This record gives sequence, structure tokens and C-alpha cells, in this order.
Amino acid sequence: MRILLIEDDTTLGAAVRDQIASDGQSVDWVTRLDAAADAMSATSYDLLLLDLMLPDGRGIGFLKGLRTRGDVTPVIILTALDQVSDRIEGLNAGADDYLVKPFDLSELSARIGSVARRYSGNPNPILTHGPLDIDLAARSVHRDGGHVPLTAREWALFEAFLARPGQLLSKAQLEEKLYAFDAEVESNTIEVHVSRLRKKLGSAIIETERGMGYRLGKP
Amino acid sequence: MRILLIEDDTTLGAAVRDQIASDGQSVDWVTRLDAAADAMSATSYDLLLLDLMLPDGRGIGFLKGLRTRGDVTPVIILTALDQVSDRIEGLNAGADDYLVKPFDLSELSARIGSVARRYSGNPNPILTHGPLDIDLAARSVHRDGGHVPLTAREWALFEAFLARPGQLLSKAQLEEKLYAFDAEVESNTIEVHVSRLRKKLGSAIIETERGMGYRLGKP
DNA sequence: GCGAAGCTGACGGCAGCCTGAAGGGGCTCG
DNA sequence: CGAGCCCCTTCAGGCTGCCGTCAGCTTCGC
Repeated sequence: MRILLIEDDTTLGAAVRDQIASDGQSVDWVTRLDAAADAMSATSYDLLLLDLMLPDGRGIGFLKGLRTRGDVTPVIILTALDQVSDRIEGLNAGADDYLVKPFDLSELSARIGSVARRYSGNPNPILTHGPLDIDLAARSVHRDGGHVPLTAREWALFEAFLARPGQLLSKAQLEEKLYAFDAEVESNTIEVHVSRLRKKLGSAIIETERGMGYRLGKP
Repeated sequence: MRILLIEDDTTLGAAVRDQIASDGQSVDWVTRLDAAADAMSATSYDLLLLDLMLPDGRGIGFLKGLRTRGDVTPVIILTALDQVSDRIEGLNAGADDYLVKPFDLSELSARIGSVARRYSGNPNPILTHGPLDIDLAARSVHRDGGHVPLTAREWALFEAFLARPGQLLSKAQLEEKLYAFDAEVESNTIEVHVSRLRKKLGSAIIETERGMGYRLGKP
């Protein structure tokens, strides 16, 4: 999950960033609204953490602008204790939740988890290669709409080819990739796995360079 | 919108009741948990305002009981306890929001409006997955109309799969989700919990990819 | 046409997975 | 404060199916 933190207090910002990172999420941190707008046009975020008092304007206006433009990205507001009216305004402007400073970092995690659960589900990037649709994060391959199950070795081999599309890979290189130094194979293992991959994914997927090695075929 | 106020402080209770009524909502007010249970069996409410310290028990247990039984009615907690741990416990028990006494009555109105909007936009955010109906906010699962109780670990595991449907998750990834880095498990805990989830939810719910991990099966 | 290199079906061993059972720790209730 | 209960972890035995190996066949280069 990608999170954008918009907070000008460097101490708090660093603490929040570290907490989120330790939860395994990806964080970008900006200190100004114009930087936030730039970041959002460059990247799609799953959640915004928005401070209301920033050097170049009030966060409320920023949030209202987002909602007016139809942006539905979840927003959690971070505000100081005495700004009761801001909190009300924030909720009415379209915030999903808010946290009152000073807040406990574990509570932040709980709120992020809650929002994330509510909005779970944005798809992973899909590679296409000829008739194949490949989702690297999900480790899944689809061919003509059907799911093609790959075993661990098969996936490792396929991944090696995908990492260097079109490049020639010798059997020795592939063995290193699959067996990480220590193990010695004394047989035609690579040939066998290439054969199994071709059967599952299509015979054109991997080309043989006789005496040299293999390479990923053109789509 | 029908609101049930559960609050034993008569001064505060009356103030809250009047505020809500002046917002045009319908309120019932009880001062004990057993009275709340009676009222809820007689009437269907759209929102509960729940004090945590009551003459006949702690509101947290009451809330947990509700969620365990599959009740998804939105709950806002009202309490004098401003301990962070209590607030986290409340949110984890299934509360939708939190107000720490003393609070501003206009803020109460804003929160009620927020919860109402959240639930009117999508009245009951229920995921369906094959024969399963899943309410993420209430942490409840129904199968063939019956409630399936999940333990904490089971839910955490299930949630990890739901967050990335169809994606392969390694045991290491799942352990990180369940144990947040600090604790180390030296055994087949994940396997055991997967086994229990399958027994409760159906064996097809989670697929094994030997040597790689698990993924949520197709509905 | 010949040798070398690659392909692929078959198969046994074993790593990896499943699951029932037991023990311990935390929580609730009397 | 003890009893009872539930949940989590650990362990062990059994099972599944992936992987490495081999053999026989095909393809390629010369």
C-alpha cells in the first residue's frame, strides 16, 4: 500500500514515516501542499495522511479541492488538539478519519489498518507477453483467460527469463539462478524444466540457441 | 435514522439526547447494558453511542459480544478513558469511531453525520466470496446464513488473504502480517492456522502452492 | 549420413504440507 | 485466588506431488 504523508513538522513526520515503514507499507513524505500535488500526479496513492496547518496553505482547502475533482483517495487528517472546528470541517470536507495530536503511533497503525481494510483491492501491474498475462506480485500467469499454475522451479526459471527479456542465458547461468551456488546438478534439469514451461505456456515462449543457451521469445 | 444512546451519566445523557434530537434524528436512551440489549432486540438501530463505564459492566465486552454475534450496527464509543490503549482496544473491538469526554456537542453531530454517510453510501460493506459473506468492519463471516466465529489469529490470516485476493503469499509474508516483526515463530504455525481456516470456511477457500505459499481460491 | 545437442515421457525419493493431539498461558467468572 | 475455558503453539506421523534422474527419441549442424 502506498501512503503519502503531508506534514511539515520534521520530528513528527520522521516518526510517522518510520512507523508506517515498519508496518511494511511504502511511504512518501512531503512538507508542502504543492509538493503533495506533484507527488499525486506522479504516483497513485492508496491513502493520504494530511496535516491541516502547512506552510503554503490549509489542508482543508486541499482536501475539498480533491473531492471536488472527484478524487476518492482515502484521507486521514492529523490535527492539533484545540482545533475542534477544523476537525468537524475536515469530516465534512470528505476526510475518512482523523487523529488528534499528540497521538500514539500504534493508534496510527490501527487507523491505517482500518482504512486500508475498508478500501482494500487495487490490482497489481500486469505484464503481457504475447498471449500471456503475468502478475509478478501475485505470481500468477494467465493464458487466454485461464490461470496457468506454475511450480516453484518453473516460476523461478520463468522469472529469470522475464528479468532479461530477449537476452541469451546459458544453462550455467540458469542453474546458478535456480540453485544458488551450493547444489550441483549433474543432469539435464534445466532442459527438463524448460520443456515443462513450454508445455504450460506455449512452445514459442522460450527459444533454444543450440550450444549457447536459451532466450525469451518475442511476444 | 434511529440512534441508541447507552450512557449512565444523566447530565451528559440528556445533553447528548437533546443535541441529536435537535439534529432531527430519533434517539432512545438507556443507562444500562441489559436495557440496551432489550432495546436492541425490540428495535433495529442504525447507530449506537456507547459509554464504556456502566453500572452493569464494561462497554467493551458488550461491543465484542455484538460483533461476535455478527451484529454490524455502527458504534461510536463515548468515554472518559483517554488512555491510548483503551482507544485502540475500542477500535479493535469493532467500534467505528471514538469520542473522549468532554467533547463538543457539535463535534458529536459531525461524527454521527460521518458514520451515517459512511454507511448510507454503501449501507453494509459486505464482501461475498463464494458461499461466504464477509463484513470487514464487524470482523464477521457468514456461511450459508450461519455465523462462523473466527479467532484473532484466524481473522488476521484471513484478512491478509482478502487484502490481496488471488495473490500468492509466502509463509514469511504471512508471518510478518501476524506477528509484526518482533516475535519469531519456529514452527508450522501458519500451516496450522490455514488448516483451521479451511475447516471453518471450506477447504477450497485457500489454495496451497507447494514450495511457494498460499493464495485465496476463486469464489 | 553422422555425431552432438536437445527434447520429453516415466518414475522413485523425499521435501514440504496436513492434521490430530497435547501442553501452556491468559482471561473470565465464581 | 483457584477453576475452567479457550486459544495458540509445538510436535509427530502420514501423505502428496514436485523434482531430479534416466533412457530413448528427435533435431540440428556440418
